[in-house]
Amino acid sequence: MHALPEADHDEPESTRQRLLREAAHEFRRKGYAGSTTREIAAKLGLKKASLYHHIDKKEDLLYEICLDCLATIQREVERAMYAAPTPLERLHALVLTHVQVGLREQDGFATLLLDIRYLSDERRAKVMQRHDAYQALVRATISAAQSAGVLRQDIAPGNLTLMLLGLLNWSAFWYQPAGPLTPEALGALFWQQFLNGAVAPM
Amino acid sequence: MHALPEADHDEPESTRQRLLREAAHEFRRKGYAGSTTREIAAKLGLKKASLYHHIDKKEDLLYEICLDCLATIQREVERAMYAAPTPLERLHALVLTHVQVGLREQDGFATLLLDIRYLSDERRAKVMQRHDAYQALVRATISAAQSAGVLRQDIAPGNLTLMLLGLLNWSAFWYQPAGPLTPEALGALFWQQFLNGAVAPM
DNA sequence: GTCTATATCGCGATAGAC
DNA sequence: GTCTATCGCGATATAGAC
Repeated sequence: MHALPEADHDEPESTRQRLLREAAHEFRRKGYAGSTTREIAAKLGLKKASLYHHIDKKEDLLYEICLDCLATIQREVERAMYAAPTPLERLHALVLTHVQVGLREQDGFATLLLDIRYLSDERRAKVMQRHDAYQALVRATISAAQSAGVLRQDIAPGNLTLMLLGLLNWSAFWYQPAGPLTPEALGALFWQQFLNGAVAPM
Repeated sequence: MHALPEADHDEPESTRQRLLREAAHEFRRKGYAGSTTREIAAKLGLKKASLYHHIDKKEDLLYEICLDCLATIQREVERAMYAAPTPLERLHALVLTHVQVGLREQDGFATLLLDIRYLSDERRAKVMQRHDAYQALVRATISAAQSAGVLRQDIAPGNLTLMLLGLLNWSAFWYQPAGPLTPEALGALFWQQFLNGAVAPM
């Protein structure tokens, strides 16, 4: 289906990787259904027919973008959490890494969030399954922090999860790399807001 | 362009209103570009050609859904805020009303957030202008609460605005009316979280 | 691995009767 | 205000040479 990424040597990017990258860029700007294989091919300096040497169908691009993006976030978040010793620090690592990866892969991430509805039923279910698995990780991390007594327990962990993901994911829609905020600064802001809220300290 | 809504007598819904309602429903599920005039017409018990008695182009549907939705939210939020005497209560009214209207008009609201990119440049600019005007209202309300000393002042009002809107708007994507949470309960949850955060009380 | 040329199809939109 | 019939276009995808 899609090969494991080769170890990151400094090999030149494969045509397939460039294809996925340009497609994600195009999808975020114009939407999956509003993007044409012509334009994507043109971005690579190819004619549209040449794409079909690398993929079977246009939908393959969307499917692999979604799966790749989820896999990358999950992998990097898990790795960051692994190094954190306490439940609160694990959640902190999750928040910072989620924002950092989500904005580094902003095209793919926004495409995942916006265009999942254009996948076939079968593929959409597959992507949702991975998404739910990741969301379960977030929820378990929040739940552990509640059990440790560092997060309030009067809000169900599932609800805290949805609110946290809203806070974090929304940035994929409006964030502009040229703006004043780095992903790191934004992650710090989200963490501050999620934990302590907006009320004035007394 | 689009007539003012007639006063809400108990008149039967006009074909035009049904059309906008069904179109928004279809757009949320399948996306604007993934929805066909055929299917929308079929939902109304019409043939596709009959739609063109009510609109000029398919895009008109998207445009009016977006404008209607923004106008409704702005109108209802302003009305709710008008009755609130303090800056904090004004922000509270904004949050509760935004959530309530956003979920009552969930199809249109999700369409606005997801499918604005499919509008022509000119119309997208018009919708963005109205969106920015509403966002300015949110920001001014937050800023006033900061000046009154009830919200923390170490986070710029623009950043608090983006975080609040992420928290609120995300619900348009996952909220299910059949679920356990009413819009009112969800609004209360968001308010609690936005103000006080998730940290355990000491 | 990329090209030219083409097949095929479904879409939005129109014409004109009723 | 809705219908039947049809147009015309641009999209994905394929065939086969290079």
